Amino acid sequence: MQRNERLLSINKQYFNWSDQQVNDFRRKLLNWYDQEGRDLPWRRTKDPYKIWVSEIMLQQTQVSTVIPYYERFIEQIPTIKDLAVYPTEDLLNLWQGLGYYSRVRNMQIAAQQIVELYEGQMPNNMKELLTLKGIGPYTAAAIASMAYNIAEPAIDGNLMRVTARLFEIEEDISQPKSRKIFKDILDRLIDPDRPGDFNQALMDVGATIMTPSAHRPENHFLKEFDQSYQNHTSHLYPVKKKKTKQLQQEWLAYQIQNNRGHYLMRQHQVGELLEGLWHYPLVQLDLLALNNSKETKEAFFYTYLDEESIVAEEDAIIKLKNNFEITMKELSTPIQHIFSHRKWQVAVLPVRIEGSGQELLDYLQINDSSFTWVDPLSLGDYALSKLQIKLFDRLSE
DNA sequence: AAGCCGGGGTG
DNA sequence: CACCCAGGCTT
Repeated sequence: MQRNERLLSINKQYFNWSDQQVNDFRRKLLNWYDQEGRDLPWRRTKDPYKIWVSEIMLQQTQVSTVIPYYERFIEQIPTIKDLAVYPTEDLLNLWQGLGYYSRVRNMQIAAQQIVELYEGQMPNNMKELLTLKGIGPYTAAAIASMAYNIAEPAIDGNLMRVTARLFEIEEDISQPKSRKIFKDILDRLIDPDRPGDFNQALMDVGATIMTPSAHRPENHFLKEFDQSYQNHTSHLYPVKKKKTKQLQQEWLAYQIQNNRGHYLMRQHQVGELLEGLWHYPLVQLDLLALNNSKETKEAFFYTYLDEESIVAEEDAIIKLKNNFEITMKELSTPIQHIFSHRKWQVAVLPVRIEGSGQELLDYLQINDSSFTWVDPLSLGDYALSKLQIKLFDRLSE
């Protein structure tokens, strides 16, 4: 029993699309790609060598940087056999400025492997591709799908970000073991008729639409398939552990005050920590840093407001419909609050709004009815947590 | 699983 | 400045 529950919680089933939905997705994606896909030099060839060169260059390197290097490299070294015997010093010269120079050294070793073992012909299957120096799971899948039409998803940062948003995947993409989740889904999604185009189409989606900084989804052509778009949670995906590992959680408390000096407060609901107690609206900064960046300051509004309510945003100002403006100041120095099982770092962000704030409350209550305006003089009528009392104390310092 | 490799772009 | 980018190798 216990083990079953554990298995269930681990093997969360993200994929529940019908065959019909899968077919619709493929058709929409590839139609878009045919119309809007980027025209890149290595997309005009099926030569596995050229695709290989482009994929190695594109590792951790942006497309616009790669293009001139790619053109020059292919012109100087047009085949695998040429690469195998090219003077290493000249090789590094062709690579100069691209960085990660072991990439090109490994590529020459692999070219020599190919000449010795495969008569100079690039292997045409995943197993053999993966034996070549410098070719890992991503690059092998890219070559297999693009040059040989093998239905293998090329799972890179783009595909993980797109997939994580489509299915609201909670697994940390920085952990190698999470890869299986993405592969299981993409194995079922990939179009067996056009696997190379499918991979490149998803990469283009990740590079041009569902970009890392697109915290609020545009009205994009895959929105009907995008679970995070439907739920207004795109800014939460992909989940990626911060490099500086924190033993504690970071929160931002929004001290939102209207023109009467009343505070916007929220009663924590069933299932939340500190259930039933009233607090400044709190947002956990899983993915954002506790600093004065625009994204951090706006986190509350993207958590609780529908995107339709937000018509504009500037440095410290968010505008809602009806020209309603919200002005944010600077974060306070965080305070620490220790529970039995976790430590919170909580900073306060003072926010001023125009008027009585009824419009804001109306917007908020579309999604969450637990907000209200509270007169500081009647705070005695509300149950407050120790944390919230500390936050008030900080205010009066 | 974590550290390393490198340069450029972005907010 | 911090973070990101069509990752893979070594330890």
